[in-house]
Amino acid sequence: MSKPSIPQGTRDFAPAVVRRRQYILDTLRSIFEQYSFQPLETPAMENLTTLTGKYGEEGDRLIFKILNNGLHEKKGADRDKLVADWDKMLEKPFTSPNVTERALRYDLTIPFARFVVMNQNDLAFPFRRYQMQPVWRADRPQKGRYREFWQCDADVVGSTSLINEAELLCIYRSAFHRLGLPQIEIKINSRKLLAGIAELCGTPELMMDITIALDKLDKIGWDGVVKELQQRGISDEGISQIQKVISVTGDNEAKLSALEIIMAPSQSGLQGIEELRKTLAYHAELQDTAWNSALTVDISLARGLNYYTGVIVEVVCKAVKMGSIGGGGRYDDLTGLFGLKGLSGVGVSFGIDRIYDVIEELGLFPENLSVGSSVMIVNFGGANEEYALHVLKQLRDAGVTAEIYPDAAKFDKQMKYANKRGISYVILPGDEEREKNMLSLKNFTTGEQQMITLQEVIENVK
RNA sequence: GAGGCAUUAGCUCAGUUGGUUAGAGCGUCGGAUUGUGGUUCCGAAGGUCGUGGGUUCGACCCCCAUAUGCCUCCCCA
Repeated sequence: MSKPSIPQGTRDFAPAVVRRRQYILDTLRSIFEQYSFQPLETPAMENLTTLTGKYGEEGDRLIFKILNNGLHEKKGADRDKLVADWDKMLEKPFTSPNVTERALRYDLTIPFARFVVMNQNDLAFPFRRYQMQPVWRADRPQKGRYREFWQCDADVVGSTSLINEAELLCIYRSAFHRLGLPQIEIKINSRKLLAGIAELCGTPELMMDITIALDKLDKIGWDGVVKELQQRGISDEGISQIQKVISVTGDNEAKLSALEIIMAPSQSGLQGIEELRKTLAYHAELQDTAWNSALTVDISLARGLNYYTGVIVEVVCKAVKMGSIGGGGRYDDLTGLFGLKGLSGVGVSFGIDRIYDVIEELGLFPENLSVGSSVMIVNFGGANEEYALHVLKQLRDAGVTAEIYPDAAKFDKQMKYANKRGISYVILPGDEEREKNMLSLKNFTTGEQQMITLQEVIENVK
């Protein structure tokens, strides 16, 4: 017999862990609701064609595909096609509906876009939805990287107003404030600004190459970025333009003003700057002064998902060594991919597994999450058991979280169980208590014990 | 998809230049203690040394493959 195990990159969540995860989820849910977003859930699996081509080449590779059922039943021509496609798959990256036509959800944004297109006649636009569900990626697991993890997304589709961007920034800041996370930095940039940079370089078609290289600035430094830019075919002239752009310093407005001068030749670049400026202005109106996270214009922020077209954001917690814990941006034509043109959307995503890891590493989970105030009734068997069951029902009717030890096991064993469970109170309904119609209530924290009535027990325990 | 490190009891880890019977702490179970846990004392159980091959008279140790975890690249939440 082999030891049981779970698939690579997946985890079981023990009760205490689930409670902490729920604490994060509940916090986010209440903020989403406060900002008037509506809940949505979509299937764990999508048609493979819905997902492929939406996340870039790397993304396609990381989609978890589901093998079709009944492959062995294929007969005749169908079988020949299947065998041919199978051989093809063994030779190169290739998928065929003969082999796989479904896949696990890779993110929540594309399924959302798919939902919007399918339900466009019933939805009131602008449509604001939040969604908290697991997603799957066939990535190589490492710190903060799992093959099954949860995303919590809020998106607004059907409005191009930058008020939406500003509100989503507020959701981020409010959430990280409520969760008590220190040293949060929300980086903000615009794809239009990045397109402008590519224009300045005289190579607008290399925008993706430029942004991917720029995105590594933090990690490999300017010299590393130069090397990467050269490899990607950017001219020395272009590189010096890029250097001018990223040398811009100061607060957000100072950066934007300086960029405005550099970007003068690029209409797209200027538009990006204007959008950032407007977003920040709206945000300033809506923000709460208690929020202490930083909101920083960062020209080097790129974001890999290739459907973003406008403002993009990414969240990092500088207190720990961890990848981004959230990201998002505007996508002008996501629903166009499914046949609904002219519907712009913008959204943000929280990576709750990473947020969990950050909170855990910093020891910032509230103490009382797993220590529910609960009551256990000791089982003395016989007539006492009957009495105990009666008491149990009364407690539950009164709204008390309570359980009875189901077996009339040795007293010692029952007490040890209560201790290990972290039970707050133990009730002892024995012969004496039953005859007097009283109960002995033991406070398991202080060790104190008293014989009182059921009514008094309820008052004590609540 | 590429590279590096790791894997020994339920958990955390020792161990041997390849040599008979692989250890500790914690935990578990039993007893002291069949109405008083968390403290104490006594005792016990628990391992094909991740898996599969190979080298060797002999492998937990060396070699190869593979799985899982961690880390780097890539990419991302």
